[in-house]
Amino acid sequence: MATRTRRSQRRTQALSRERIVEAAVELLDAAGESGLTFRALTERLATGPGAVYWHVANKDELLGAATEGVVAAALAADPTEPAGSPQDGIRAVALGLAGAIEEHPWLATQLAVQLSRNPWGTVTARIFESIGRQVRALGVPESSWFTATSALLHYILGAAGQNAVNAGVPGPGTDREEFLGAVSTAWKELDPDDYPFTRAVADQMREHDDREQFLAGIDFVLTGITTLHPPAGRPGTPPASRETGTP
Amino acid sequence: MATRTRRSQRRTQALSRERIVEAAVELLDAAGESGLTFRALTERLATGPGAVYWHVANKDELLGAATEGVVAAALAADPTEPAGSPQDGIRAVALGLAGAIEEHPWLATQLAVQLSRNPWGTVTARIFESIGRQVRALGVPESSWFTATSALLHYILGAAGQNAVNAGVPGPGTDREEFLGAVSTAWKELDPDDYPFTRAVADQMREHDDREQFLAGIDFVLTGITTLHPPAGRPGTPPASRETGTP
DNA sequence: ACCTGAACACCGTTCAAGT
DNA sequence: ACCTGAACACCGTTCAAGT
Repeated sequence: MATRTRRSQRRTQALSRERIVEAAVELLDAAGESGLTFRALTERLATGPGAVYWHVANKDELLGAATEGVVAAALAADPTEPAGSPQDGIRAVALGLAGAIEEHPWLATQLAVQLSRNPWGTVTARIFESIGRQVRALGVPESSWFTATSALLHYILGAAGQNAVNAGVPGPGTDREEFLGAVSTAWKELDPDDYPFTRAVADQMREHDDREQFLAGIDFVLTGITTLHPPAGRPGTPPASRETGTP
Repeated sequence: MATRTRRSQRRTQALSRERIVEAAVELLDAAGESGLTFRALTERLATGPGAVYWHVANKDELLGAATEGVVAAALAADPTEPAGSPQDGIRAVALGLAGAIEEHPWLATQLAVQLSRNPWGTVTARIFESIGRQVRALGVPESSWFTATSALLHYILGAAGQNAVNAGVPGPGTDREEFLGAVSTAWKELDPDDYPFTRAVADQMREHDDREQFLAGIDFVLTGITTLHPPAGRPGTPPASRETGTP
């Protein structure tokens, strides 16, 4: 969509790093990871590869910039909700990321790649900061800030990464139900000796709701954090649970 | 290492899918993701691309098979420890995977890729089963098995994925300390308005121990699970915490 | 059934040359 | 300073031909 300057038409907008990254995101959204090539990119930008290389070091940097741009947009979103509990704040960050992955399915893989390649880069820092502020608001003692925030970060990224593809399907959920049904059936046909547990939860797997699962996991981590590292200032304060933290 | 049949020497071992996957793992270990090409693979196997394609559909399948093989080996390991608490069992599974990633750094990215591409494939099932058995042993009510196991799976994969690279460095830790020091310094130079929290934990980040962090996160999830879903059979049983679960 | 290896289409990247 | 575009080295994959 948007203003698409097709080939043969001379470029009207000056080339810039931002414009290049924007085009890269569009290509990724439209055709997935394999859709981003320098040939497709230069055609869309009506230029040559040398021009792109003037603004961007290589394809890895381009993918990193695309990832960071999309993550930054996802975390900067919704100034609608003013405050709410810290627990809700963390859920909002997590759901914001999950939403970004739903809009840009390539983000799941790319987030993982960026993370394992550059574990403490700018992408991580952005997410870390968003979660950390809520951890601080939670009253976690300062000495546990890094530990608690890291745990939340890891859970969110792990869960978001896996739930990406099933969420990517359109429609009201028919495709998704079919998919989960197929997996569930496959699980029931696993070797009873090797996979007794997986077979036993095949039905739960079919019926599960991604979003609910995602939030349940966050509640586990939050409960663990507030139980093992209760607020220091107010000694009598009980650990906050899902029930008390949600409106 | 191992028996390396170099080029010009005719193949002595018959070609098979297993032999191909084994060679792929060797190439990945030696030179990383970019080291696995069909040209390097066919040279090492003293054959042509057509022969490889007879046993394997394409490169994606080859990478998937390599990932699954390494994961299976990691989870099948150590029959030395007989039992221990379920908590220790989960820690063993998690540390086993972390160890595999340390031995095969490409596994971190590849695990994420496999997971986001094929969320409920055989690789996931293997890990899921290993964790799930411990969850069952934990006394979690059956209706919560899938939720609890998924949460652990996601945390472990997210954490293992990120900690891969720093763990990849050799030596007694000097390189690693230098790396963490550099990141810590970079964090302190972030914009005070945009990154107050990240700046505040820069020192904790420098001093943190990967393994300790990893286990602390598992304890959060375990505590959350046993708190929110206590064993059904024995109503009075208190939730197991790290202290009681570790010898 | 299993393997050979030349050939194909395509990719990321470079660089001398232009403005 | 910024852009052009031909050229290069390399990649995954195919397929007619062999055994």
